[in-house]
Amino acid sequence: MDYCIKGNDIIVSEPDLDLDETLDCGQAFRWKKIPSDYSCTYTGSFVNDCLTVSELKKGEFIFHNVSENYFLRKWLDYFDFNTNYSELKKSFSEDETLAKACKFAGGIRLLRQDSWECLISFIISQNNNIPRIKGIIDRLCENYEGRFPEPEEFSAETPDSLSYLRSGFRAKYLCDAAQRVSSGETVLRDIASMPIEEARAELKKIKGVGPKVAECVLLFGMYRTEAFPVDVWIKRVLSEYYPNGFPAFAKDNAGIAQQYLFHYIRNLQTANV
DNA sequence: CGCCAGGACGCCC
DNA sequence: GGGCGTCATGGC
Repeated sequence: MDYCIKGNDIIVSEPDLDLDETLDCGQAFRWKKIPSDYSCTYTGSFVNDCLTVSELKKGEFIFHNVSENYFLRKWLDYFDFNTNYSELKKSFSEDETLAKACKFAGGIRLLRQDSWECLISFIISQNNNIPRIKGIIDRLCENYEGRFPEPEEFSAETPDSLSYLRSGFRAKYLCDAAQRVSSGETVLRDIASMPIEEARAELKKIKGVGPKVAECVLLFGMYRTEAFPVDVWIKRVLSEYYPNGFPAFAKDNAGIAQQYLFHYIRNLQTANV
């Protein structure tokens, strides 16, 4: 990754980034593609830090109205720019299916998101589809002046007060999560550095957090790249391409590999969801 | 109408 | 321990 400053913007060169593939691939739900003169522009948030980013040309991006200091402190880390995805994909390509998946959508990166926001987002995700998950999170943030609620304020909600979310049976799970985190019963920062099995068990103490959601929180919200969420799509990949198990060589980055596979299998079978 | 979606829970055996 | 019905909501 290279960058330079141009007025109030930061120009980033990174061949291994595609905005559609990274910001709209089911790992984050608060980025919106907006009309613009650029080929592709997204606006969104990380916790409460807003950003608009456009694709200037292939592999070159404008981070709009961001100071260098702020870019280095927040967005460099968020987009995982310190990780070399070319090398990662090269190592994955030892496997035939992974090679195809990396070639199909080589601009996917694993975002380093906030653990609390991920916890809530992926509780909402259970037995749900991506457009509807986005809608629920939109309505949630709208109710908090466009930002994501902190655990403390969210813990004041009840399943009844959350009816405007139309999140169905998940509302009671959200309340339990908010109460556990705000009371300190669950300390996400501590879980992030626990041995993985211990971390899984700790997350699953929260109601509505099972194996799949725990794995998503670990991967997307705690950068535990060995975490491997298995949803209905990845189940199809595993049964179709890996009847003898997922290749062991990719174990430490199985979660990132999973993200390429997830995007690959979904876009083979559905036009656009 | 039925089926499905980045599933988990409660209950049964 | 595994199997199965149920849980809201909305798009197709």
